[in-house]
Amino acid sequence: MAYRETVKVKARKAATRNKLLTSATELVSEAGFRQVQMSAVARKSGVAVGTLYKYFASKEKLFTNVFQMATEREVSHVELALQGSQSAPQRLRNALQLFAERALKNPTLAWALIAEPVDPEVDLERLIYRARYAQLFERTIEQGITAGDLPSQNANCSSTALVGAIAESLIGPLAPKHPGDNSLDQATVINHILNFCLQGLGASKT
Amino acid sequence: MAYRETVKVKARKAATRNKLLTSATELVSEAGFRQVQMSAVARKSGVAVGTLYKYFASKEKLFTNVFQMATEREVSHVELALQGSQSAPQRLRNALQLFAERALKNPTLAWALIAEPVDPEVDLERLIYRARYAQLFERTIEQGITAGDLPSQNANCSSTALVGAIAESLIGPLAPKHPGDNSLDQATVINHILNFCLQGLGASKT
DNA sequence: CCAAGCTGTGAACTGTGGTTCACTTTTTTA
DNA sequence: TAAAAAAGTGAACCACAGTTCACAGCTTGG
Repeated sequence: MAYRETVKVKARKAATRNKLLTSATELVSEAGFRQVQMSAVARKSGVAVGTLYKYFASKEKLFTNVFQMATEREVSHVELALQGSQSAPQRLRNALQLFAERALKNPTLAWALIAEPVDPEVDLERLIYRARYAQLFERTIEQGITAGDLPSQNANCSSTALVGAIAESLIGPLAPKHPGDNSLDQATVINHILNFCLQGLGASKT
Repeated sequence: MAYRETVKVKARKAATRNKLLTSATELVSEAGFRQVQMSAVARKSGVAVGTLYKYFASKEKLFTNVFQMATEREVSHVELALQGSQSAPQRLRNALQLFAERALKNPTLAWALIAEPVDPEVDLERLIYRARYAQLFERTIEQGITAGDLPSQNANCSSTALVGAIAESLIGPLAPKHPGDNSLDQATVINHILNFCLQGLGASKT
């Protein structure tokens, strides 16, 4: 026996792996999954292409990981915003606002996570991601119904519609592409969308 | 002078061109723009690839035309539904219902037109398509405001949110992929979405 | 029927970008 | 320090799909 992975090497490998994931995420944030080449990820990370393939067996595998990481961050933020002691409609408003603000701060990433078409393996991750969002909103809507703050409704349908309305408004083709494109500022647009969504749920004015 | 295009040839060429567009549209309806190969379009139309290129200079040009055709059909249907003597909210409900039903009848095409990422040239067409939809809904919303059937609001934001809520619910990743997937039937889902949208606009129950 | 000029053909070409692999360098242990 | 084994390298490979082009087959007007 002449070689066995040592702690130092293990740490370095973990750092490299991390660097690769970070670089990839940054590139995705700039241009979306489709535009990012394996060679670019390697270059940006300061390693050779072959090395990248020592860490991730394929582009799909790499991007599945990127997707999971980015997803985890977004969902946990929203999850946090949905907790608290306020009324369900108020918490929903907070969470949706956070969702919207984060999407606007990083529109390409938001688009990549929500709407960009990706390979089947990555797409499976998206389904999980969506389902988690839907569940979070759904549960809160149901709490609102139970508390009498929202009228009875199919919470699943409603939560999907919520996400759709926001996503389309913020990152769809009609969304202002560059700040200043549109005469309305971001805060106003977000506010309008939130009103639409809350009213759509049947919440009385908050 | 020994050759000049005659009426008969002109008609045949028009028929071929039409066949190519129809085949392409059918293929797009099955799998979306990205999956469709030029060779498949040619094969389905019963001509050689070279012939296809005599009619359309590039894939982008062909698909721009396909997009325009499909688009035209959809928009004109919605436009029709928005006309009439009923109240604005009622007309919106009719139009949105039509939109939803058509999307469900041909979900892949709907996805291709609304959400699938395409080449820049085709994407420009989508922007035009979106703008037309937005304008149609917008105008009706404004009529509703004027008539006092809808509260004052930014009609542009609202119309975008409308389309987003419906699109997401019907063709997004969380939408029931295959009939029977979900416990709710189509009509129920559509009805729920429409209620959400109309309420979102602030319409009193119709 | 013939020449001119068009339309139709599909095998071959090409650019792109993911993936591989023979090789070099580094790390570890005896 | 040497052998063993892993990590790192990047030029070459390959598959795929859009595009081209030299040629065959029709149409037309004389």
